[in-house]
Amino acid sequence: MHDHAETHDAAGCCGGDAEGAIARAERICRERDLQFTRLRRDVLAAVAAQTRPLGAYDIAERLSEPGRRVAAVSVYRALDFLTEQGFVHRIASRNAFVSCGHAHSDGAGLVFLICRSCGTIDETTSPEVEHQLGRTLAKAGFKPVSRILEVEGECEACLGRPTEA
Amino acid sequence: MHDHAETHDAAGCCGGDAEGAIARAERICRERDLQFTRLRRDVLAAVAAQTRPLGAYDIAERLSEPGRRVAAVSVYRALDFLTEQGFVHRIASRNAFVSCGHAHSDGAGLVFLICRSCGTIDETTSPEVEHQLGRTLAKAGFKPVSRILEVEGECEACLGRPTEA
DNA sequence: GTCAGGGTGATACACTGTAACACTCCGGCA
DNA sequence: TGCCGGAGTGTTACAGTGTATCACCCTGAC
Repeated sequence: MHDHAETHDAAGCCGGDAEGAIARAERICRERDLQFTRLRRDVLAAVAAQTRPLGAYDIAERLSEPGRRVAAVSVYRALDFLTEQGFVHRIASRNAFVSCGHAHSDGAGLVFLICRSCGTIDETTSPEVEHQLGRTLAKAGFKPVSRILEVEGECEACLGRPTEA
Repeated sequence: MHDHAETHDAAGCCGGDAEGAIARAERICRERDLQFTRLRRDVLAAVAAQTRPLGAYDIAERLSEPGRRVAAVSVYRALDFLTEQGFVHRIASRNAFVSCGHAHSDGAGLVFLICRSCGTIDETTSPEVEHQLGRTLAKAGFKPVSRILEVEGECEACLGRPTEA
């Protein structure tokens, strides 16, 4: 769907490859001796099926069906777990979540690219940005623990076809 | 209160100098032929009196007094105006607002330093980070319109006195 | 005087997120 | 077998964040 390569590790990131993301999460949970329950799997699947971010209530609605009501609060708990493990990321500027296949140790160094035309969220990293940011923080005497870097604009695909919504 | 110089333009930024921030905003509004109404002034004053971010409902509460009830809706409208003009900034990770004395053209290039101990929000810029980020985005074929960069951690002052909350 | 536009007040509502408590399931242990 | 404790989930309630809508007021233009 959005294949400008080389900003990404490989396949399976940021939606579009739900199976891959789930398989990866399942494996990592086994390694870490954590429970990859049905709810957690379903929430991850819902998020991973999208390239645009989903709100918690969206997810709850998608998972609910006749005979199974999934409350938002349950979704939040699952999302807490999934973000802690690095399987999904929270987009602060949207109050929404996207999945991420390549589980970075701690979510450090990520840059989110949010297209305001198609809503797709892409994800990349930049050691150079990280390096300069580290220098800037050191100069300010600030010891970082976590950070968010979200850029809104036009993605490559949408720039190619200017008049499509 | 937090004076590690050189990350800032000068005085009057990020709270602590409400009068300066208000005077500056008033002047700029005159230049731009915009209305700097009482509500907008009061909202800016409330935000500028703090180094930690205020929520819209906090602000509404502070401005309300016997005989004058300020609704959150009104505060939001004032905040919209103030952020558009660059007098205050929204902290996405906190859903809250801080004031900024030096009105950058468009809020570009800012880095927010959020101390998780004392809650103070400091603000700096880094041309090097900006430059590297620009290169990263160009490589991804992404055309940026706006961005947020917020770092959470320990500020210099709190690092100096480790066991104070 | 009328009219239009910007700003504000007020009510209602949608969306986002958390607290608290009860229940189930499962593994360990006497 | 029965008990126990912890993790996960369901449920209700509620707090916090943000927007839609309409009415009203003021001001400046004609």
